[in-house]
Amino acid sequence: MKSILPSETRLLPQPTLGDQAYVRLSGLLISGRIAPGERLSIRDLATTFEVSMTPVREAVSRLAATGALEVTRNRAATVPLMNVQRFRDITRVRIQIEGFAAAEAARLRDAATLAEIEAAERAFRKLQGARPHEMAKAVQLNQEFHFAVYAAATSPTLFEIIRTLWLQVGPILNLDLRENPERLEQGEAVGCHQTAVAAIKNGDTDCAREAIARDIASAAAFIEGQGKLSE
Amino acid sequence: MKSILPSETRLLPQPTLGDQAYVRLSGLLISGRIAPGERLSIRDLATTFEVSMTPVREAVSRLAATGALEVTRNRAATVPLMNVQRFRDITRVRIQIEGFAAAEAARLRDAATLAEIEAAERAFRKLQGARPHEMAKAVQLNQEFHFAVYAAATSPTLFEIIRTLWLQVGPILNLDLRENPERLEQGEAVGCHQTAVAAIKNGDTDCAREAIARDIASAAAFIEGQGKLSE
DNA sequence: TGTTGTGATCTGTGATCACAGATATCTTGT
DNA sequence: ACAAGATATCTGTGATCACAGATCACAACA
Repeated sequence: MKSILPSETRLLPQPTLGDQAYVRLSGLLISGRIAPGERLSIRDLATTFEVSMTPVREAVSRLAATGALEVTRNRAATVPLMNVQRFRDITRVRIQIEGFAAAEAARLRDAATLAEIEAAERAFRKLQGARPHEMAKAVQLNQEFHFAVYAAATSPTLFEIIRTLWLQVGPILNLDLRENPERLEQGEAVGCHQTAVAAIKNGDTDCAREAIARDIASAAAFIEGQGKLSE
Repeated sequence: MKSILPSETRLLPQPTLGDQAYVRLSGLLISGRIAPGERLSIRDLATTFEVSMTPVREAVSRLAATGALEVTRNRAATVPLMNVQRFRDITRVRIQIEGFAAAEAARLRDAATLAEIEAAERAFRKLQGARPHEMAKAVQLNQEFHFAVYAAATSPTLFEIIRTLWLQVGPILNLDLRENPERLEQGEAVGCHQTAVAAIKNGDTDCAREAIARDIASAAAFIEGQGKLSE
């Protein structure tokens, strides 16, 4: 299982409180536990995390630097609202970049990473038709499959860029997916994943890119159809 | 002229001291004024910028979050050393992403942005064969040309990703370019730029992508040839 | 009833202090 | 002369405080 957290937080012997706050906040964001538009008070987070404001401030500023949070002119940090325009922009870039990562994964794959990808795919497929209360698990497994593929591209730079993108769309993607478990039952995601795995195994770069692109595009289309985006 | 600074710093009525410190530090990094491996003391920067440690800490943590700085285990922040492996990784990703941005610029161009791009190209071309002491200006104009193109892709997401990449590769690129003004005289960069401008004007997406990719690749090859990368 | 003004409260920002660990410098031993 | 240990200095980290601006709640007026 691949973690989507930055390598530094994994490697540091003693993660600072700032790192820990960053990890916890990232988790809340990427799993859609904090809704877009919601205001986060540094003081409240500090009391929740049982640390002082300082580490939380560092975590917030790091997340704001990558666009995962927004600091309004002089009032609390907020989870950025996702309007249709911004959502389409990010989706367009995601298709290009994550598609490239999938193609690189197909080009550079080896036995070990391929095994990890296949395991992640199987785990996700098992949850097809899952009960609503298992959606959180499905969200996590979907994420793990995607990042297993992206890790196979063996490019720290690319991986970090994709992680940043997911941090931005996570709130929308997962919030909506949890409220609409029926999308998973249609098997669109599972089908794309299986196609991608086969393509990576065969070293078919174009097919791998297409499969991931279709997965992203169909999920995005579903989200847009829900009409929950602002403006 | 397009600024490569994040939009928030431009829009904020009263940029905070943290923002100002971020801008100043970014400038030092992207212009190659701070050499890779160099250690930055938060306290020293604070006295230099005539502020307290707090805003500098925020700036450093923001830059560290995007990989432009590195925080060692428990000692001063450093400009990340650029070894060959990392340099090639970033270059591979840059060719893909900045190439895509150039293609999008060719697809979506309009009269106003095209005029900006052409102006930036002319300004850079004028400095061909510049004297060594003008290299700083050449570095800046090259940067402005590239970001004029990337701005024409009209994708804030893409623009921010590219800005982050430049922040990482800037120290090496510009440090080396300033010490080797002869590369500019060969006209490789100018040629690529002119090809790119023509392609964008004609709406030839593939040609625009190729031109930018060649520009990046040839500059990277030159840097690697200098043998100044670590390890 | 609707609007406006005014004070209370909450916000992020920035400065300062205490602290522990790493590093550098000097001293002491052989 | 050189290595080893002790001390002094410098480092980032985190907590706390002061402050100004934004927001909210409520009351007074129209």
